[in-house]
Parts: sequence; C-alpha cells; structure tokens
Amino acid sequence: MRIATWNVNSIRTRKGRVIDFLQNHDIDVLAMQEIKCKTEQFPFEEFEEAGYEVIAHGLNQWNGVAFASRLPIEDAVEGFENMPGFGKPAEDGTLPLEARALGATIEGVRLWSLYVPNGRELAHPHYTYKLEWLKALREDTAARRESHPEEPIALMGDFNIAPLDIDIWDPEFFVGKTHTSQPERDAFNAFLEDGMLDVTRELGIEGYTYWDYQQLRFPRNEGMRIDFVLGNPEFFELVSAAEIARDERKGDGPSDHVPVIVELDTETSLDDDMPMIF
DNA sequence: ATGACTAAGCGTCTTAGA
Repeated sequence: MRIATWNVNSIRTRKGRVIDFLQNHDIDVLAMQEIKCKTEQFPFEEFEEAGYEVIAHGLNQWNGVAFASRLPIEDAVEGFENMPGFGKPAEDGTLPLEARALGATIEGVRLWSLYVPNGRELAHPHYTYKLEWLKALREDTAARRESHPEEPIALMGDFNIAPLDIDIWDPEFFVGKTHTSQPERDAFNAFLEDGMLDVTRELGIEGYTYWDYQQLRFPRNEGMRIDFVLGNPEFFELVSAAEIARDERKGDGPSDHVPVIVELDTETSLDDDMPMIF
C-alpha cells in the first residue's frame, strides 16, 4: 500500500495536478490538507472517475482536510477528542472548531490528515491555539494507542513546525517568528518522546517539503521541512520506503508544498507480490 | 529551467498563508 500526504493549497485549483500525481506515483491513499473549500465544493466526481473514494471535511474557504483512497475507508471522524477551537466565541462561550483533522482506518491502519494551526506570530492567540491543539492531539493519540495497542497509526500532514535547524534554509531568518520556536519544537518532539517515529527522518531522507511562492524561494532552494508522517512502532514496522516528491513543486500551478510518500508492506501488497506456490 | 506570491470571497481590497 502506497500512502501520501500533501498540503494541496486549494483542491479546486489543484485537482488536475493531484489526480496526475496519484496515477503517476501509484498512490493508494492520499491525505490532503488545505483543500480550501466546503465539503460540498470538493471535486468528488474527478476523483471517482480516477478510481478514488473521497471523504472531505471543509467548513469554509480556509483549512479543510480530506482523504482520497482506492481502498475502503472505515471509521472516519472529523476532529479529535478535546480539539480546541479558534475564532469568535459562540453564545455559550465555546470557540468554533476548524476543519483541520480527519481520521480514517484503511487496511487496518489508523490514519490522520492533519493541518496544524500556523500560529501567525509568537504573541498572537493563534500561537497559543497551535500549542494547545498539538497537546490535545498528543493526548488523543496516546489514548488511541492505549485502547488499540496492536494498531498501526500514522499522523500525516502539515505540522507547521521545522523541528531542526537543518529543516530551514536560514535559522536566523526565523528568530522571533513561528515554526522554529522552542515551545513549537517541544510540542513536536513530545510525539517522538511518546514513541512516535518521524518516518522520512528515520529513513535518512533529506530535503524540504515547502517553499514560499515569494522571493524565488524554490529556485534558490530556500525551503522548510514542515510536512511529516509520524508513525507508531506498529506502523513503522510496515514501512518499506519513503520519498519527498520534490518534483511536484515544479511546472505550472504547483502547490507551495510537495507530497511525502510512504510505502507499506501490508498484507494486501504482500499478497500481490507473493508468488503463487501451492 | 524551478524565475521575482497565491487563493478565495462578494471582491477591485481583505484575510490568510509561513
């Protein structure tokens, strides 16, 4: 089974490129972030024609997460336990929940498509929201591992954190900004301390996953590594290969992020590769 | 070439991205 995660930065603008990517890279499951549309605005038909079932969770023009899959999708859930909200409080004082998390089980693997809040500025309420959001995600993941001890789990998506200085072209540029602050890095590392594994890092894969549209960032290779697949040991055991699809930043109309691909040796793919011996 | 930001809304500017 080949799975991938990609911040597509508007699925309506990018649908052609995304479907081409699925076909060219033989992807079974794609976790998407920043679909930038309401659920009903998702271009479901194009994906169905290409052989993919889609579940989407979008509330407005911001954020939005989805899965496209050639394999059956089970137990889909929007958001996670105690996920904080952001924005204008409702009458009862609660903050509106955003479309940043979608969970689903495929081939017995629990997958999440996650778009971690940006944070905006260190002094902005969005930054506090980012840290609280990650804390709640960590707790939800720990609880799931407790209740489903054998289950492979992967947190896939745009974490909006560059965990190491090598994950950005110029650490100095980010002093006083979000994405590299110690509290954000601590929040990311907390998942690793809990035993989650950063799949591309563990496999020694180098490179950025994001380049700003401005300032010739891509031609100059001034990027950031902020998109990750974090798997529990049960998931990592299945991993046979991974790749950052850097070429997806090239050409006409790219997203500012590129896909991260992970290949798994699940029973289905083993069966496919297994010689027929009786 | 990978080339000087992009996307969506009710919109000709604002918000958000990072």
